[in-house]
Parts: sequence; structure tokens; C-alpha cells
Amino acid sequence: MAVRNKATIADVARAAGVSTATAGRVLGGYGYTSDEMKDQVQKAARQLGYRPNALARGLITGKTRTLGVVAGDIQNPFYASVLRGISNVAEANGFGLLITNSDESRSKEVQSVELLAQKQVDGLIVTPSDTRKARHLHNLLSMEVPLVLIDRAVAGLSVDRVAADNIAAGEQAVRHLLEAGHRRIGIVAELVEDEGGGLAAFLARAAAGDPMEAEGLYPSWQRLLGYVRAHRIAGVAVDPRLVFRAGSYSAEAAQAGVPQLLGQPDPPTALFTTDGTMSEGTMRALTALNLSIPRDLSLVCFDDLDWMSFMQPGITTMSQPRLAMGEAAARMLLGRIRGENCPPRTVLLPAELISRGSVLRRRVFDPAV
Amino acid sequence: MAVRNKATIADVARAAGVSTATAGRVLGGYGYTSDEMKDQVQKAARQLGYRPNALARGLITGKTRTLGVVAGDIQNPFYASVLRGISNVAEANGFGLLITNSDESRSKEVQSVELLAQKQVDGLIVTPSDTRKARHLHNLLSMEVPLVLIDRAVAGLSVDRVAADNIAAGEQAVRHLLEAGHRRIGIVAELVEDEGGGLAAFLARAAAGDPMEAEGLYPSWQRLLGYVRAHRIAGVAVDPRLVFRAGSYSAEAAQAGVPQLLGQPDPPTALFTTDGTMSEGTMRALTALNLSIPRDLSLVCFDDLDWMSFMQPGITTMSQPRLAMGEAAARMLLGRIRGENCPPRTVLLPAELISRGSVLRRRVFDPAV
DNA sequence: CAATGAATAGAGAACGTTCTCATATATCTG
DNA sequence: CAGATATATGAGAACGTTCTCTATTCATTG
Repeated sequence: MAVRNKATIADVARAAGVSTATAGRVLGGYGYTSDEMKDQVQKAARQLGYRPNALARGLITGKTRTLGVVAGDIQNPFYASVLRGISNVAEANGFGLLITNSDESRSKEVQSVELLAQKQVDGLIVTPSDTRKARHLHNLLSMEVPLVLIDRAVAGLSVDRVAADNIAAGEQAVRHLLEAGHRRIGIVAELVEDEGGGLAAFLARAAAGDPMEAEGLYPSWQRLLGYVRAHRIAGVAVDPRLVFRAGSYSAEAAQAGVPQLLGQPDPPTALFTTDGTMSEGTMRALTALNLSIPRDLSLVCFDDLDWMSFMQPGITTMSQPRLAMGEAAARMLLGRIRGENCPPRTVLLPAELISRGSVLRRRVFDPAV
Repeated sequence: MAVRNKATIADVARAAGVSTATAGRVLGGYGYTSDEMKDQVQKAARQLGYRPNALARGLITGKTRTLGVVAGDIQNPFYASVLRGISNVAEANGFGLLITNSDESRSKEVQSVELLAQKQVDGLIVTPSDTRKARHLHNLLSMEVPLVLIDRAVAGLSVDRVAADNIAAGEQAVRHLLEAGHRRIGIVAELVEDEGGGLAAFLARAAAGDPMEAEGLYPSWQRLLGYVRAHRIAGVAVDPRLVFRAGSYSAEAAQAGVPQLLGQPDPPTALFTTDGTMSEGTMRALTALNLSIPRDLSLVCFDDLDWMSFMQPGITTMSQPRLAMGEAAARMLLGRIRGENCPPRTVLLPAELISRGSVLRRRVFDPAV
């Protein structure tokens, strides 16, 4: 009665009175088989509770129909959504998903990639934690393992990539505040690692309109670049004291920095937070300071988190298409796995300004008006 | 120079001038080998960029060092945290993680389990979407694939399980409201599927103190049971009109139901929401109704989501240890994989009341006081 | 000193598939 | 009708490991 031990193709073949080759053809769906044999074999397979062994299949075909993903942290809503997007198209194409967390640590990422490679995934989707040192990723390419990056680029690694258009998004967010009459706009950004020779030098170059290698910057630096550009276009000077650098992906760091930012002489009248984690930390700080939004302070966040729409007031934010990013990445990867051989593409998805109630319109006493 | 094509043990053996058996022993870390051979083989392996093929290894050992997980929806913070917990202990033990979404649909779950079984995972962690029909799970057991359930039980399936103590948690939440003087407490629950012959019958039996097969109920029914028990203990009658049944895991359904609940004659003065999704939908509804918490309405939620701590006021909630649930499940599963053979255990983790500012103390004109 | 057993190495089977090849028949083509 | 082609089946190799078995050496034991 019950499905006992695992039956192999050989068992099924014996029960059906055919060769393993024929049984394999029926069950694997390849080659030629007569309808008569088909019925016979399928019946035997059903009776024995036959289940194909993907290991054996993968060993010989060299394909596992499995995608590997190295995410920063599944628990973070950004990665959770991206993963869901990846999962959607993987599932639709009959692929499994092997998922690991890097916690933004290079060594854990290297370890993850090694694990996934050993398990012979057909392709990898990675959010690289280090945009410079990436021998492990170059290795993959030389082994001809398809690879797609999400969110960040790696210097010198020419490969498919999906990201939000962070510079434009940062610019739009800050323009929105400038247009509402704000002139002193604080920015809460994580800005891990040094880009462009330190923060001060970066701000100076950006303010001067230096194009830089903007494509290769970390997302938070790109959003900061957008912040500076919006200022430059509006003819408003950037005050470096309004740039808070958390230095790590942690809400606590943001929370600790906000009071400093607001406690200065001539404090900002508005804040721009550059990702979900910074937004969360900032909200905690503002709640602790018992500030009223937008009366005491205006706010534009990045990434549309659940709570932003039902806070009182709603939080204005740049919504990035997280699900679509994951889906796009997975589709590109599947394309490569199928053998598409075009040159590496970078897909930049636009973020959308969702205007809710966290921005106060200010009257500006501007001689130019 | 570069690591070119994949080198096999045979290649390494040839380069080192030994047999594949010896090379295998060195690289696989089993059997006896002299230090001399070890060095020789390892050097050759390094030069060739040898990477073990987990498929071949798994095919012969029958172990893949991979865990399969069927979650409801990675994007949901509950599952995201549970997954992170599972991932933590899997990683610490050198196991990979194959993750799928069921979207609470039985057919997708069956499909997922089949996929994972074909990929020969060493064990499975499942949040079953149907607590009755689960032939696919019984199948696993008869194939001796270790299995751990999270959050929900399956009737007649005697297997390890990890869950929050939902009944006690529901009771504690509602007791908290009763003690604050609330007498008309609404409950927003998803309550999918019928338990105990329909809602009315369930309420009647629960109010009569019928113990029922409480262990096997869906979590939201268990939390409802806690709601009824708290009422019974306090000597307060349960009004069925205060029980809103969303009927699906959707914030929209909750959002739509709250106005009905509040629009009745003699409306509730407090609400208890039974999970994160219901809480989100309820918050949306309350925001839309422009109600002030806790002045117009008190609120206790279930599951501690990020925003609950920095809303103004903070939301009082029953915090369930999601990460720990995932970790416990993974640890139990690994134990089974290692061959532990004790009878199936159910681990019930307590939820903790986090008291913030969403509950108003009411003066009760109670003849008994 | 013969007998035991641990340490070491190799030959070749095994895991469960798909693939290649050989063979046979049926069906088409000119 | 000869020859080509499509259809159908089976025998056995191949994938890259680990496992089993045999053989040899060397130290230890009674």
C-alpha cells in the first residue's frame, strides 16, 4: 500500500518489464517512446511511488534547475521583497531557490558563494557587499556560472545588473523638498566605505558638477549625489554639517545621529533618509524627541515600507520597485542560463515619489522670487 | 593562472600522481592518508582550483546537507524572521537552505514539497496551509524524511512542531484590556477555514469551557479561544457581533471589516488584532477613520512589527519570538537528521506582552466592584 | 618468530540518472 | 522497390563522488 522506500528508474523498469533506458525516456520525457510503453511505465511508476532524483539528473546533465541567491539579510523588507520577486519567476520556470545571508560581510559572502557553487546552482544573484574586492565573483565568471548583481555594481566586473535609479531618485526627493521651500535639508545616510576620497572631497566634487564614476558608487552615495545635484540645480549651497553619515546598516546608528543633526545651530527644517533602515532609525529618534511631523520637521524617506502609509501623517517617500527588481534579475539570469549571449546589461528601474503628508510647504524669503 | 574549467578528483589525482581513491580521501577528509600524500594532493587541488561537486557527493552519501523550507510568504515579516532564524542555525551547521512560498495554498505547498523532495533535502520545515488534508506530509514521513512543522499542527500527523503559545497569548492580550476596564472588546481575526462547526458553535463551546482539540486549531482560532477564555475568566459575556472574521490573510479584508465593527450600535471600546497582517489592515482603517488611539479606541495587536514601537502612541502588542521559533525548528530538524529518535515533541514558545501606549484605562461601573 | 592489527594506497563498484550507440521496424520518397 | 527517414527499444558508458575490497607495509604482541 504505502509508498515505502525510494524506487529508482531501474525498479520501475523491472516492474514494467522494459529496459532502464526506456523507463528513463518515459519518466524523463525525452527521446522516443510508444504510447503503450508510456502507459506501462507510468503505471509502474505510480504504483512504486517513483520520484526522480534531481541529484543524479543534475550530475549527468550539468544542470540543477536551482538558482543561488546571496542576500544581505532576509529579514530586511528590502531583501524580503527582492527575494519574493526572484522566487516568483524562479517558481514559474520550475527552478528552486537556494538562499543565503551575507549580513553585508565580505567573508560571509565569499563563503556563501562557495557553498552555492559546490551545490552546482545554474546561476547566482548577488548583492555584493564589497564593490571593489570580488575575486570570488570573477572566479564565477571564469567558470562560466551566470551571475546577476542586484542593487550594487562591482568595479571591473562586467556583468548583468539590476538596480534602482538611485541618483535620479535622490535628486527627485530633495527637489521635492526644495520646491516646498526648504533650504536647510538634512540627509541621513549610511555611507559605509569611503567613496571619492572621503565625504568632504566627495561633496566638493559633486557640488562642482564632477560626473565621477557615479554608476559604480554604493547606493547610499548615489542618493547623496542626487541630494547634491538637486541643490546645485536649485542654486542652494550644500552644508556638510547637514550630512549625517551613519557608517553602518543599522537603525540604531541613524537614531543616534538624528538628535545631533537637529541640535546644531541653524538646524535643518527637513530630513531625507536614504533607505528603509535609516528611515526606521530616524522615526524612532523623532518619536523620542516628540517632534511633530511635518509641523516641526518635514521628512522624505527612501523605500516605501508598510507603516509609511498609515502613520499619521503619511510619510512621503521614494518608492523603489523591489519586487520588480527581483523579478528582473531572475529573468535576466534565466536568460543567461538558457544561453543568451548579449553583452552585459544594466537595468535601472525608476523609483517613484509617493507624496503623503510629511512635507510642509514653507514660505521662502528668497530675493530671487 | 586563472581557474579554468572545473577540475574533478580524477584530475587532481592525476596531477598529484596518486589514485582517485587517495585523492578522494584527502579532499573528502575520510579514511587514512599519509601527511606526505595530503600535502601533494592539496597542492594539486589548489593549483587546479578544485571544488567538490556536492551533487556527486550527495548522490552516493544520500545526504545533501540542505534543508527545505515551505513558508507562506517570504515577504511577510513573520516568515522573514522565522526564515532568518532557520538560516542562522543552518549556516552555523554548514547546511544550505532551499526556500519556497506556498501563499497558504495547499496545491502550491504540495508542489513545493515535491520539488524539495526531488532535490533530496535532508529534512523539511513546513508551515502547513491545510491542517487536515496532508497526504504529501504523511508521504514524507513514510519515506523517512525528517519533518518539523512551524506555527500550525496537522491532524493525525505526529511530528515535531514549534509554535507560539497562541491560546495563552490571546488570553493575556484580552485580559490586559479587560483589566484596563474594557468590556466591549472587538477582535479582528483572519479565521480561515471552519473550526468546530462554524464560528457561532465555536464561540458557544469555548464560552462553555469546552477544552476542544485546542492544540490542533489554526493559530487565529487559538487566539480567538484565548479571547473567549479571558472573557469567561473575567465573567464578561462574549458578544459574537464583536468578532470580525476576515476570512483570508489579507490586510485589505481587515481594513474593510473594521468600519463595520465600529459602526454597530454599542461599538467596542477596544480592538484585539490576531496577527501582523490584521494589525496592518486595522491600522489603515483607523487612520482612514481618523480615529485617535487610545482616546477613541484602545488597541492590542499580535506580533511586534517594527512600526509599533515608533508609532505615536506606541502600540501595545503580544510579541512572539519569531527568530527563536525558526531557530528552534531548525535545531529540532538537525537533531532528527543526525538520527535522534525520541518521540515527536511540540515546543510552545511563550509570547510576551509589550505594553506601550495604545490602551486607555477606563473607569468601569461594575456592580461587582 | 609467527600472528595480529593498525596505517596506507589502489582498483573498481556503486549511487540514479541521461547520453551515446547499435539495432530493428515502420513509413515515406522518388 | 531501393533507399532514406522517422520511430522505437535496449545495452552499456558516463557524470564525480564515496564506498568496499584487496594488498602491502610496519609496528606490536604473546
